[in-house]
Amino acid sequence: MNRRVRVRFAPSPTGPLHMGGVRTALYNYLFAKKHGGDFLLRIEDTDQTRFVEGAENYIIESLKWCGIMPNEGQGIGGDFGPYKQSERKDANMYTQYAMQLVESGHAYYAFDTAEELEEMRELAKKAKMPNWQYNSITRGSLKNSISLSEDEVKARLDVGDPFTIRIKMPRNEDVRFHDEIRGWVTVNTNNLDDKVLYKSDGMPTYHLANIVDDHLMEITHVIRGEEWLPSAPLHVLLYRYLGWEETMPLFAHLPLLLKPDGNGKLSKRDGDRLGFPVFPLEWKDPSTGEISSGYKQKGYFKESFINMLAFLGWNPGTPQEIFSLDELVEAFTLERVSKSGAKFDPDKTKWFNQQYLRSKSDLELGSLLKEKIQGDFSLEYLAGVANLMKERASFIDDMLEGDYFFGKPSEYDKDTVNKKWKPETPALISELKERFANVSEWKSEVLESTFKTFLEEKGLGMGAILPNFRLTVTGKGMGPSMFAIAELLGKEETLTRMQEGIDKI
RNA sequence: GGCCCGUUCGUCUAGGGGUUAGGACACAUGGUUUUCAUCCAUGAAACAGGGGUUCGAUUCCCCUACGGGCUACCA
Repeated sequence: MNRRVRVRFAPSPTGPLHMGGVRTALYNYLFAKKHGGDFLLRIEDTDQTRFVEGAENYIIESLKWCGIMPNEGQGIGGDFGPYKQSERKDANMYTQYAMQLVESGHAYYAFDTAEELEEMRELAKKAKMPNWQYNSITRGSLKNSISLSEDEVKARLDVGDPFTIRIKMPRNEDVRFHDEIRGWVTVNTNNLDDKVLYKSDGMPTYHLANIVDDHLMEITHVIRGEEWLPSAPLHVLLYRYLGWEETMPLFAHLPLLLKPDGNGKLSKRDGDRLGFPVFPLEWKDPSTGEISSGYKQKGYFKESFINMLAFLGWNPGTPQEIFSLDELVEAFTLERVSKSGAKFDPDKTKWFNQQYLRSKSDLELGSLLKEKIQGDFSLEYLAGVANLMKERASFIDDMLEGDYFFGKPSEYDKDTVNKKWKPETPALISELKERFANVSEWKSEVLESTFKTFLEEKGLGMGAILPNFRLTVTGKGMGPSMFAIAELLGKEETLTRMQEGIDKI
């Protein structure tokens, strides 16, 4: 009974991986690592009509970027393959179980076409019965191996009539199972319908494939989104009918990720509308060419993305909020996952990024900066820029606000010019420039004391001249310490800019 | 409509039969700063409603409301 923990992330390749999906993968990863188990990736592509080119690769690349790669599965390998359901179907891994269910009387052949059923639903709806289901009440009047004679069923099968296999849902039976997050959940089978297990195209549906695969892959815990909660009783029944109840995995249904404003599931639309990514990586839709932004490309660190995601629906119960992946592994438990949906908060996400940015060394930030700019600057210099800019940045790009570190100002901030640049200013800046020219050691502290002495002699306040000094050197009305900027820029560059400022403003 | 799940500051959440209901983000105010940012301090801000049970309920139970999910030969 002490089985090795094995969990899986089982997305279907119908498009880019949504951040909600990443969180599901993350919780699976954390749980597996915490218990020294396996985390596998299985691709659920039983719906061939929804296949999207590149989606599978996108999923793998996303998990890779996040640093939560499975240790087994599609694109990785392992002893339980194949890890893609279409390939498992080709390897004939599902049919026998569908047959087993038919033979044991827990499933049956159904010959009704999708169109016929659609019509049936339409009719029912018009008759004010919006809840038409293929179930114990209706199955008797439909075309299936329960209502039809044995001979007719055989004849239909012999001539190759298309058919599906449906579960024969029992009447009035309570199905009870324990959810690791929600506790006991009970559903009466009268509310469940005869779900299709095997489609007429020869593919199993999710419901069958999922159970067969989880069983064969020796999955111990199914950690998935809340949207699966209603079909969990069906899955429990399937385990029972297949004779696998002994090793049935434990279930944990995660709360949904909700949109920041209003209600409902977080969707791609919300990201577009409110200006934040919903996907880990940028995605280009192969059919429309439309590009959706990704956290990576938007300048988020994977650490902050993961940290933020971990806290949407889980918390450690301590005041600590900044967690490395390893710390998350250590702290994570399903018991501390909350039951209710979590609204995504773009502001908090930004805050997380700021925290991580500030925790990085100047050198590291400098090299990240190097990728963003043109021109040949030494790493040391860029580290210096980072040192001055990091306090005011949430993203690497924010540090580019200090464009004056990479070239002379091309224009001078109009508001500051209007407010601070007085007729007597050029003369004062000129004088200040002379003082600076005579400074023995070009250091921030020396420049500052030189500056203050100058002010005292002139009987001026900081506000009268410092903003103008900043203006000439950076072209801006605000920024980090001017003396530190001047030190980094160097004596010659600073003095040149002061003169140019006097000439141009 | 039916079924299932949920509901603590605007948001993420802690807590739990007796608490000044705690923290974080965001917000506001003050301090530091030439400025902006940072930082520090302070503030405003919540137990959906109604019934029980109880000496006492935000906490336990029931109902209602609200929200969400599911209700396909999609996952």
